[in-house]
Amino acid sequence: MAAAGADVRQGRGGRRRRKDARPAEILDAAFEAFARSGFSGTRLDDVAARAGITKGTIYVYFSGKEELFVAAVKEVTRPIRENLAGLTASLDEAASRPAGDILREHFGFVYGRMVADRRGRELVRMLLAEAERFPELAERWHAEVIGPCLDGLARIVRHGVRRGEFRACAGVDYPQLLLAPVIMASTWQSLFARSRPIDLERYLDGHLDLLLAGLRR
Amino acid sequence: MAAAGADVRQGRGGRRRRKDARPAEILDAAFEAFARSGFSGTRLDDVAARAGITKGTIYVYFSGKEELFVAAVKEVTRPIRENLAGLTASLDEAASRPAGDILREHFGFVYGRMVADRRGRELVRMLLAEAERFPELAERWHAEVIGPCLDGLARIVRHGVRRGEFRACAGVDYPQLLLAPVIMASTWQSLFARSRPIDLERYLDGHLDLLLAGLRR
Amino acid sequence: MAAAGADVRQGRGGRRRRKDARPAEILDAAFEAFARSGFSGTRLDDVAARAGITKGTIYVYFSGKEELFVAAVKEVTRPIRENLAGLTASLDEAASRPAGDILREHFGFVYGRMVADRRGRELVRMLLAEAERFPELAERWHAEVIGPCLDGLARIVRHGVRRGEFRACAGVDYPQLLLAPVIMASTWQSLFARSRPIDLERYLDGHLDLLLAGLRR
Amino acid sequence: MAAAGADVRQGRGGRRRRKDARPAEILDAAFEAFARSGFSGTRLDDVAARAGITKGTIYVYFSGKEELFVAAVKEVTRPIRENLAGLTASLDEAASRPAGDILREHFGFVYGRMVADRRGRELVRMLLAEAERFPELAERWHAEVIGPCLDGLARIVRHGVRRGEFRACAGVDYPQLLLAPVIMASTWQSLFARSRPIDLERYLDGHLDLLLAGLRR
DNA sequence: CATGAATGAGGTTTCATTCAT
DNA sequence: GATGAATGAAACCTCATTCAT
Repeated sequence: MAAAGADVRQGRGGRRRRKDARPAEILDAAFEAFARSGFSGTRLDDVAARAGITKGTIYVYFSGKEELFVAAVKEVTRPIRENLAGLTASLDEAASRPAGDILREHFGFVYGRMVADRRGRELVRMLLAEAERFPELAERWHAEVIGPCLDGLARIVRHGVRRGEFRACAGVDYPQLLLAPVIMASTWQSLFARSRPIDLERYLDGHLDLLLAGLRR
Repeated sequence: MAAAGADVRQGRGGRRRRKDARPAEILDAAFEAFARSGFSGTRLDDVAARAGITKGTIYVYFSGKEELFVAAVKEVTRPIRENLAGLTASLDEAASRPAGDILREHFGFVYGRMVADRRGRELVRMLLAEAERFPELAERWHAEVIGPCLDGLARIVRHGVRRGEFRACAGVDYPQLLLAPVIMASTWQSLFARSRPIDLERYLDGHLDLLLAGLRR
Repeated sequence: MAAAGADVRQGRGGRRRRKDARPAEILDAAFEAFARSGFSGTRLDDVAARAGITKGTIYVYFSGKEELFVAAVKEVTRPIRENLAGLTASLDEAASRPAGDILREHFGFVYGRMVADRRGRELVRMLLAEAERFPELAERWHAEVIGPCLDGLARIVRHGVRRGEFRACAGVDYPQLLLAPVIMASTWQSLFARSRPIDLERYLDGHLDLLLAGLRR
Repeated sequence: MAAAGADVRQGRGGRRRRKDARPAEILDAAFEAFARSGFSGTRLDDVAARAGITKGTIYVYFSGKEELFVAAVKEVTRPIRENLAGLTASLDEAASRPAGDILREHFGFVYGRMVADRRGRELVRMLLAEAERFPELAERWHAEVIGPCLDGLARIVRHGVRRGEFRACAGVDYPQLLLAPVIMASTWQSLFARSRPIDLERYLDGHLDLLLAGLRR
């Protein structure tokens, strides 16, 4: 029952635990809180309580609420950005495969990141909610996530057109049309998951079925 | 002593302008402010200033900030709801027309309401942003706007299937897939209209082209 | 015992007293507090308590602590500035009188303002103490009070020289030398009034005696 | 195991540089900081940064902010006090010289300490600023610096009177009148040195000229 | 009905102080 | 001796709400 060799014990009140783990813990707690209540609605007390520290400690690592928010968003976006790079690279290599297959794979990744993952969903919702106050974050999100994602989709469609697989259609100019069901599912789950959840697997199948049928010649 | 029956008296200095227009003016101002800054981020001072009144006056008509928010959202939703009723009715009458045409018409209305209209866009964004704090509003929005809209789409698709025009496909079970580009365009314009606006006409054409191609047998 | 016709009665808790007297009351209380504890050392709670209001009310009239400080200083400086104008004017008229008499009169005013008056003393001390944080105030103080005062002294000395009453001496180039005993007395009283107060009348006599003897040919 | 008696060991990385110089370095930094921002306005972080140490180290040598302030002031006052003793002694020896010469010499020292030296100027200003919070410091300053200084001046004047050189005048009862230009110059340079500096040499000449003319029979 | 001065709870932020290392 | 992460009390400031007028 007793944990032998607990990695870090602490004196009274929990001081001095793990210096370098702190920022990440705080960012975690902050994202959680901001996602739940929005920027203005979140109290730093809540963030601190969630992180198991006191309010003052936040200021040891971040200069204020806004910086904390930005850092929290960046932190959550980071793994997405990192994966995206790999995905883009794989697009080049897989140039000879059927565009439909690539598209299917691509969406597997995107749904996983933006819909299935709670964090991803909350990120999407938060960026929508706070875009007015943090336009630079929305801009970053576009530049680093949404933009590359759309570019990838457009490239796949063009690839399909070149292979004679797809029609030349709006998918090239407005890849948003292809991505739309992802955003829809993401926000839908945010709003209605409790009462009317989407069965994501069937939804994705339906999405691909409808989309590929629409793209094919 | 008795007022001479005139329904719109002009008190001293222009006060008491349109006695019963007040609440509507306040709701207008409130929606504007809430849309810009979110619920927590909006100050009643701002609402009052926008409405050309003082903070105290808000409390003459509304019991507090939350009630004001709910009322403002309901007010903006009202015209949409009213139009929706007509649209649903027309679906029944137009039962013999090609499903594609009906779909096209339907989307004309939906884009007009949710994307082209600034108010509609802001409503979508606001509901996404504040759903956590006002779940009953999200619920209402679903019950009165999104739900009927999706039902309408599903009915149209079923109608097309019955007429042998469309395939039996995910459009019936997940009409969200059909509506998704609308939500996408709405939020896109909210976030990126300034730097990367969508040409809505071409987007809508592309949407319908891709969608109908996907639905047709 | 009961005050009949008290000028302003109030509801519970003292709300709504005298709208236009408020700012002045607050400035009074603020100056008092700032003079006692300095800018950083003063808590707005104290100011509020002194003024018989709550902290929030300060922000109805002033945008923050710094603005309050500046306003309080300006308010206290105002009567001095106003009197100075009159004094300067009188210098022109009294051009034919002995310079010694004019000097005596001038110092009567200056001592009254900067030494005898508690407010004046505190002002001098405060400006010295906070000059680093509010350089623009020190600048104003020079431009509007100290500068004119020194100019007046220099003019009087020149007048005396022209009349053959005074020697041409440093008093023209460095009227600070003439004013110095005033500043000395002011700060002295601030620091040591309790244990070693200066008898201001005798001090002033001594000052004039020594000064006139030094200036005369 | 035992340290080999070397009094200044060089630990790892340059720490423990001058073991017993530490406190003095901290006091230096502290005075600098307090002079700039006042007691309340100074953060121990700043003091630490200036001293090239961390905040915690301050508490190794001082029990808190107030003690640090007092110690810093005492430290800066120390050389003045030490010199004063010598000056007083010399007054006795030089009893046969002309009082005017002694006065001139005396002021040379005083100006050097309180006006020309930045530290001295800052000390004067700081004591004025913080006298309310640290009355015991003001008292000490009087007892150990200002008082002896004034006494010295009074003695010189009396000496001059005895020698028939000076008039019996206010300089005996109020030697502050003689010292005043020093305080004036000190605070003036603190406030206005940047925009309107005093040429100290000429100012001192003017001071002595005016003063001696005023004192002589 | 409308006002706006006043409130006070509650938020963000600062910083002297502590203490395990 | 020295550190610096952590604290928490207390400061500044905001703003929804109240209420006498």
